[in-house]
Amino acid sequence: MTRNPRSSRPAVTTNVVVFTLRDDKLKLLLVRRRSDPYKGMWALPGGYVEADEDLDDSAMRALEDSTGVAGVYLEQLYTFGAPDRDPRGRSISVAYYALVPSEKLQLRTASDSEAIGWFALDELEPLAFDHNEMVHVAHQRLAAKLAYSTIALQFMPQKFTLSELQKVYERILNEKLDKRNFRKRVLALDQIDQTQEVRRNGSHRPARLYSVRNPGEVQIIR
Amino acid sequence: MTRNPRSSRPAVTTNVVVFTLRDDKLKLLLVRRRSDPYKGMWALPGGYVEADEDLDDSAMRALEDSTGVAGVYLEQLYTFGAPDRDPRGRSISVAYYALVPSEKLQLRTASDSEAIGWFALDELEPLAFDHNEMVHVAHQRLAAKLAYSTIALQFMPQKFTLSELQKVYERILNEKLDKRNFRKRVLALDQIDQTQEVRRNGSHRPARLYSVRNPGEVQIIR
DNA sequence: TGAAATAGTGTACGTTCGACACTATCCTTC
DNA sequence: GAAGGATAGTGTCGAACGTACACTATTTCA
Repeated sequence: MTRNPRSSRPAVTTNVVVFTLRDDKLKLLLVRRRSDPYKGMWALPGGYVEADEDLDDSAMRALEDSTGVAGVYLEQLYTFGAPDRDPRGRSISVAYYALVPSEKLQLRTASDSEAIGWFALDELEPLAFDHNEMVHVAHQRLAAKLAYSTIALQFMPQKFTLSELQKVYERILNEKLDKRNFRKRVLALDQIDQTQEVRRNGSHRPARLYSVRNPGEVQIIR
Repeated sequence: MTRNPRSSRPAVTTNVVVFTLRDDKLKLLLVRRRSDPYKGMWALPGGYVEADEDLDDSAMRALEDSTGVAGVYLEQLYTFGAPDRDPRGRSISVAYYALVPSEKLQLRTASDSEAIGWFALDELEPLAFDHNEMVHVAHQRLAAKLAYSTIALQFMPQKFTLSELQKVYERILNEKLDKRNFRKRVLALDQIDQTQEVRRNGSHRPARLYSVRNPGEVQIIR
């Protein structure tokens, strides 16, 4: 492992697949590219890793720059490094994914005169670079984690109903779940607490509000 | 995502945590460093990513250079990029892990005059760089995958006994398993076939030999 | 006050998981 | 050639868990 003159010095970037649940759909954050390559196309937020910056910090910075939110769940996903993934030259991207509660959403749109927005996962157009693949891998990982962790709770605001939580599962897994079984299961996790409040939301019975017992923590279960 | 002058151009390397089962222990492959930094210490095999080389190919090359084996299971693990992880300067390492059947073991020792060897996972000394951490993460990932995939079969030679397979699980999970329940479970996977042969191996009843139905494939189960 | 809409609740069955002990076969030794 | 030592191989039962399934409760609005 000596310095090899034939080895390249690739550009190293991070990209973040930012998920949220909005308008009853699983959506992700995209920014429009203002310069070539792929000028005008939508892409995942991201950027170059600074000289003295940890990879996690770089991803977090990309996330905060585009969403304005901090302290959300962020996890390294996979590293993409096909030699031709960037037409400008060799580039490695360490991909992350993040889960943002729908309440925290305050896009820093136009502040840096960049077009930015939320897009439904199931209506995605072709993205810049290999970003479609990143999105695909992130979605797979997220769906898998639902089965053996409490990661879905990272989507929830401080107070939420069980129906809302069920919708999170259904939108990620892309299938309907049984209401009674679902409630049994999530309550058995022992990670959400009933509050004394209810939410009145339309001409029907109000729903009890719950809160996450350990916000910020994701537990591995079973 | 324009080229940022303040961004660094880190060296990009791959490292591979090569697992095998040998002498009844879970072991991994280490090479002794011949130059600074960490000269004389043991480290994971690895090397710089070549200018036109895919990350997977780079890891595979590091693996083949050190073990001489090809066509083994190799999976990207995690990317390590702490700014100070290499005292020579900024460096990113994309870590992989590989599983090698004990039969294929033919170390290319001394051919490039490099010290190389197998070390028991539970008696590891401090390694160069952040390689202890890589080993730890790889072991965790491997243990987790036992529960929901057929990855353990990648350790097995063409013909093997169920007791040998059980030992693989026990050494990775670090716990004894019940023989009857284990056999029920792995046979229910429907991924290994009984052969007509037995292996005589000491002064006791010979063990039936089995073979992997789809070698090279790792199935996700349940 | 009735209709529409979502919230909330329990049971029964099938499957899976885990604990548990004895017989079979081969080799070695006396 | 009999006995002892060593590993291979085999089945049952109870508990826990997952899954299918339908009706009542509460609110708003017409």
